[in-house]
Amino acid sequence: MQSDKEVTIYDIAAELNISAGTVSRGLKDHPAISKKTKKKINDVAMVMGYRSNTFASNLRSKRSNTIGVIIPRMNSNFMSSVIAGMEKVANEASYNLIISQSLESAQKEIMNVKTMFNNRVDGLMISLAYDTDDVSHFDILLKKGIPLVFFDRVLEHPLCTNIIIDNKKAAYEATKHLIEQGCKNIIHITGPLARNVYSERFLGYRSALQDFGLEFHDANMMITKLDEQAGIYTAEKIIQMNPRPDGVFVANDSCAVMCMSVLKHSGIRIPDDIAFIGFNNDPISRVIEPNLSTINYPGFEMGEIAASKLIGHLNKERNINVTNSITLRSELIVRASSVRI
Amino acid sequence: MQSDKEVTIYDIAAELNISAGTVSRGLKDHPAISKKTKKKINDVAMVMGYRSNTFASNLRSKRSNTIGVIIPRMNSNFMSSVIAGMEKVANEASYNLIISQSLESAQKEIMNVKTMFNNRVDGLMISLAYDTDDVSHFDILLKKGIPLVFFDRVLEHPLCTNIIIDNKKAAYEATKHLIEQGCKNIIHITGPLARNVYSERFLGYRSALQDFGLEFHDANMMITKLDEQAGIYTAEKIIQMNPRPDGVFVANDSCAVMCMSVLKHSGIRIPDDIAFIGFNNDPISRVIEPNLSTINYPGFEMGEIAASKLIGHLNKERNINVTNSITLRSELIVRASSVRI
DNA sequence: CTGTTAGCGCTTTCAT
DNA sequence: ATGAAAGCGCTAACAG
Repeated sequence: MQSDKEVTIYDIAAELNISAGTVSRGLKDHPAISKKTKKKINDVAMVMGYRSNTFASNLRSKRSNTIGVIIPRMNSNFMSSVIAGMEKVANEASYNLIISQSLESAQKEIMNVKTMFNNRVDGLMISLAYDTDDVSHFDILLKKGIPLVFFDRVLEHPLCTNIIIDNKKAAYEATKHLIEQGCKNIIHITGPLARNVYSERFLGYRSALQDFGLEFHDANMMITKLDEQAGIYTAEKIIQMNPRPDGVFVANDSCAVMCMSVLKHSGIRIPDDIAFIGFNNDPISRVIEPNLSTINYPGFEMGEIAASKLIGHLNKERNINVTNSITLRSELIVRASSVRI
Repeated sequence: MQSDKEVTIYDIAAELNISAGTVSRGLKDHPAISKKTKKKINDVAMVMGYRSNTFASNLRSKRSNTIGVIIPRMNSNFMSSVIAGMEKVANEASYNLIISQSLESAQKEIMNVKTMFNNRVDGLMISLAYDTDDVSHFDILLKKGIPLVFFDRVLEHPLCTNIIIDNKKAAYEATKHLIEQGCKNIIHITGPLARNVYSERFLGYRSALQDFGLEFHDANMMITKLDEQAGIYTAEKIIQMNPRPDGVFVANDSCAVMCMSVLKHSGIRIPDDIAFIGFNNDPISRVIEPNLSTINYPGFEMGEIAASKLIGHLNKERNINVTNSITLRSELIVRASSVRI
């Protein structure tokens, strides 16, 4: 069990009879070092089994080369796509990603931010938890000029960039589609309206109803956690409703699918009795029978763009804070669950 | 935009007229510091907005307090459960987790290991990619006494601990169940046999066939990537088979579900024509109609145990390497997709 | 193009 | 129970 001492730049320097500074520069491909010396340095480093000490490097340079990501939960295809997109861009720019989950709790989100701060991330990307209501926990970062990018569940903040889709428009189209299929009594199952994604979708839904001469009733809104439990619960509610709705627009696919499932078991026919449309284009939407109409949400692209925007900030001076939002395109996908004509 | 200088232990020491060493100890709750001094230190630290510099700390102490995790893909309920379990245990022991995906590629896995090594993780937990065939890339870690724990997709290694389930037994029971339901011609859809999970499941499947007097044919095995594509592809194969199988045991739920879906659309009745059983107890197994029988796989628990085992190693001397494997219990879950009697 | 130098902020042994 | 002192390995300003 050989416990070989760590090789340092000094060992390399000694081996080559040059200075540690030169070795440091050579390893980083600094322009002011001759090709010849660089090659010698890298060769010797390789032979000696050198690995750079990030701690020393970070300590000295005051940068961690790490980007933090805080998401509500890593449980959907959408989120893993987002992360994959971020990882791609971050790796190409040789940043590391550290990911943590708020589990939809503001409390945990605050803890996560603190941890990220203490880990000295160079920047942070975040999608807010359900019940985050103030955002003062980000101040410690902003005060130090650490850039923040919000994606999906965002917040208008004078110092931050947002990456979003047009949720209102997408919801409008979804609702309009149901109306065009003959639905007259459409309910909307969604999440906490404090989050932009849900409030915007609500606005789109309501606006479509109005534009097509349908009335909106408060009783046709169901605010839930949008998880599987909620799918079951809302299905039971729907069964008890009188009159029953003939169309349901759900703000995410996994909840929609559970809801459909329960309704089917109780003998309700989809789409004939009730038409359904979800949101996110999760693979599960193509498993449920009939396949679920939905809104395609470009997760991977969102991840890529969030990361490249953040890295853009990082490469300019601190405190530059170009505060524009970027809106990606989403798209209605029509499947059997909503086709009645 | 105030750009306040970072507060260091020296600032706290100066404020209190004590030494930096005492501050360092006080902050870490060292036993040899009086309660009174500790309180003063912590109060002042709080007021001054001190945050410890992990780089300096790690540099000095030569530990990162970070555990690496390499998984094939973060796309299943099983994997997110594993990670959640790990996170819980790691956080409680105040370790950080850094997670990366091999995307089923040995190449990428090797890169990931290098990154982890350069990030100086204190330990590593890993589930192997499909095509990892030698494991010399772990030697750099082992040579330095950095402990390794394999979970799920493991490898017999004299220096490492494995956390697994009894895949052979689980597969045996799954197959036996199909046989008991009257299936006479059962095929098995699985992943690369180089991975223990698939080779063991194969052995269980074959052994059950033998025990119940059914013949095993090579042609009844389909080795795939077990992704959604594979589900579609194998369904098409099954449709062309003559005679058709009357039972299918698939080594994961998401592939099983896609396969069922395609078969259903081509008019094959499940379970009457073909009975199905999957593996993992993914939520999707309760969405497909008929609900998919499966094997419950304790992901969260696996994560917890892997992490606590690793942290156990970390807290003892390096190079202790207790090489026992831990086998968790899995469980057959019977649903409509396999019930024919 | 390369060398010298002075720390980055913390931990820890050895004293006292 | 506390202090003093010596670096951990690296970077970057400055000098040549």
